[in-house]
Amino acid sequence: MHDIRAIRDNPELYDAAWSAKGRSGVVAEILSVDTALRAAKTVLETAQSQRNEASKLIGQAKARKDEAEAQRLMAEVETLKSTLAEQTEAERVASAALQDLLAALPNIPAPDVPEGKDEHDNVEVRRWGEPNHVSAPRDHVDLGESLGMLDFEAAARMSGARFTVIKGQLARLERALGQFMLDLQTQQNGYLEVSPPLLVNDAAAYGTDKLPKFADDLFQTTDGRWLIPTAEVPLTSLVMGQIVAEEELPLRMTALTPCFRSEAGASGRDTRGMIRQHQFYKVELVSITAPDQSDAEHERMVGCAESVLKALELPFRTMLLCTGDMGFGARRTYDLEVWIPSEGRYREISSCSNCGDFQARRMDARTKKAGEKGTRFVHSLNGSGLAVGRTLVAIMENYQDEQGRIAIPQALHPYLPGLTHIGGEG
RNA sequence: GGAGAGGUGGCUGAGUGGUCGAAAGCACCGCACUCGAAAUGCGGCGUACCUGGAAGGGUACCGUGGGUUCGAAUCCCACCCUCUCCGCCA
Repeated sequence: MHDIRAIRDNPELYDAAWSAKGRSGVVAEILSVDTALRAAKTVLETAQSQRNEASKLIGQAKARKDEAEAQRLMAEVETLKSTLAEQTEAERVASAALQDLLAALPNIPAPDVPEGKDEHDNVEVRRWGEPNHVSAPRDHVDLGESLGMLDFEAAARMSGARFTVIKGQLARLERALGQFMLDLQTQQNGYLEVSPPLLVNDAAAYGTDKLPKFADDLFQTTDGRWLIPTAEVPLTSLVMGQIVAEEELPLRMTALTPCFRSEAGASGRDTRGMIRQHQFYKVELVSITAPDQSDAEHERMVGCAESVLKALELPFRTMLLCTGDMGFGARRTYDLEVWIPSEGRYREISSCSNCGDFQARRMDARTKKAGEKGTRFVHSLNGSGLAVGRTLVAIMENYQDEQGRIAIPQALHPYLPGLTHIGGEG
């Protein structure tokens, strides 16, 4: 959600950003609706004021049994009725129009975000680890099916495309990965573990900018709730409608949850394997900060996500997304991309975004400094730390050997006692 | 799922049609008293928006959304949530 005052004050800035996203002219439209809204409001409030005044006098007249005066005043109010009705309607229409316009417009990129059209214009910030160029690497589907531990056909029979059945040691590895990531984020990086609802209402989905624009990307229950596409939704919604004392900030929260995505716009993309699924586990990181702290928190969060890949010794690079590749709610986004040997390229495994006050405005999440008057909207950040399914893919492919076995990364050994390889004798 | 009770300001809690944005207490802030503090006394103390250069003026908000009325925290309807009892259930 956008601050209408900021748009009034800096129309050129917003116009430039939205024109780049193909919405030129929308600022003029907003401003004109805003003008109409305020005009209606002024007239309406004047009429309401007159009505209130008369009503007060009616009460007084009745109290002293002056029925004639009361009747005269009631007739007077009667003449206001049409104005009241008209302006109420005008106000409602303009307000809804403004709301609809603002709710459907993406966040404004931070000034330091590189201009660009798509992922080709993203900027590599740093790189960690060396891709080990295994000769003729097998992909995770091949490996998993050979091991008898990935079964896409069984999944398709019971659920359809974009689902996976994981079995045996591989299922255990997936479970261990989730535990490992959660422990890392809570014990080393200071995040509070949360076990949130996986079904949320409209308000939570709207507040985290999944609605109204992206309803098609979500699964909805028959009673009108939404399956979470990421734990960002319930974690960030923890502050929905709240005023948090500034001394309590930043809030750092993490959760390991399933994520459900319809992948409506992705038909044909990544159809093989478990890179793009309707359901996957993810450890999510969410920070709620004071307005002036979010940039520093963003850098910290990226580091927390990177720490998982470093611990697992998976080669990756950190990308700063360009304006054209950023999501709806973000001011700035870093993607972490892990090396996938079978594809010979890096693929997204984490996305860390600073949303500024964009989500906070939508969900009315504010902060107050002790002793100071007034409140400010908090800033919200979210990032993956990491996507478990894709991490499983990365481990399978990066840790494979010539026999089709998969070595267990050192960091996971405490979570998998007695297991050094998958597909070995163990 | 059935029966009942209830949702009021940061908290507790009064308020069943008019002068109620809302008593009182607690908490908090300022001042006085004090060497300082406690206690006490006095004053202040919600949010959002519109309008105005400002001072100020105004509107809305008592779970949410409708309705009745000149006027709604108060009456009516629907929904949401909480609590108690019963049933069911991992």
